[in-house]
Amino acid sequence: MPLKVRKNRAPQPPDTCPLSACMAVIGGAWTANVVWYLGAGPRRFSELKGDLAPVSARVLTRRLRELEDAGVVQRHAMATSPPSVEYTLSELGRELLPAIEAIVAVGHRLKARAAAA
Amino acid sequence: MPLKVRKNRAPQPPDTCPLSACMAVIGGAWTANVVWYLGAGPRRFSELKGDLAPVSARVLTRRLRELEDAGVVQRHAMATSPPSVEYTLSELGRELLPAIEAIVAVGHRLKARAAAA
DNA sequence: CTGTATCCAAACCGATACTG
DNA sequence: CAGTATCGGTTTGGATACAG
Repeated sequence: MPLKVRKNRAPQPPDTCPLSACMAVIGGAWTANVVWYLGAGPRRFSELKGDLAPVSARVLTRRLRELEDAGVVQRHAMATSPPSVEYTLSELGRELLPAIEAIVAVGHRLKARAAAA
Repeated sequence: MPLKVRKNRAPQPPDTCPLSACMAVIGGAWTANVVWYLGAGPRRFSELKGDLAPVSARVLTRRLRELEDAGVVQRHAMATSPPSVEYTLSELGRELLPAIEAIVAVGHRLKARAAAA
């Protein structure tokens, strides 16, 4: 084994600027939607899974863990039977909401233009 | 050839909601940054390439084409020698700026928290 | 200068099966 | 219910070389 060299070490870009920092957090598949749904209030795992329709458990779990690591969501496991886990936005997470809403707002414009084209 | 079946037909998620519609536009690598830099005014290809430091020409071209297709940037080729091409935000593109700025704003908060952790 | 073509490694994500 | 493990296909994006 000749000690595999990593030539593409920079998967995502200007990691230090605030713009990219935030995009790194909300950029993954479904991530922005997760935050959006959590913005309406606490939500259980299976509820989120239902909200996001065809998302796989694997990806949803991954996204929630990432958001947790970023400090924007909090995970509360309840020792019930069957077990249930509730996710909520942290204070920091709620600061994402204005951005998400701004994105939704332009989204409408973009969709309108895409429909026209 | 047994007629290749596509089992993973949904690379990205809820394609119809405004949130995902917008994320699809600004979600690619560097894309948000491109819009950000164009927000300051018209910019030539090589200028953008310099702004975005280590981006490859291949990706930058791709992003600009996508943004053009989405109707958010306009491309103006000048028949000079050597040739130069100027990119500007369209009216629709400028509507992205509030969202970008909101993202930048949270980005600062996220960075602060990441630095603390 | 402004790209395009090709190649390739890495990341991403869905499907499925399985666990506590 | 709330995940985890593994697999495999897709997509992404960098490097490099080349073109108008």
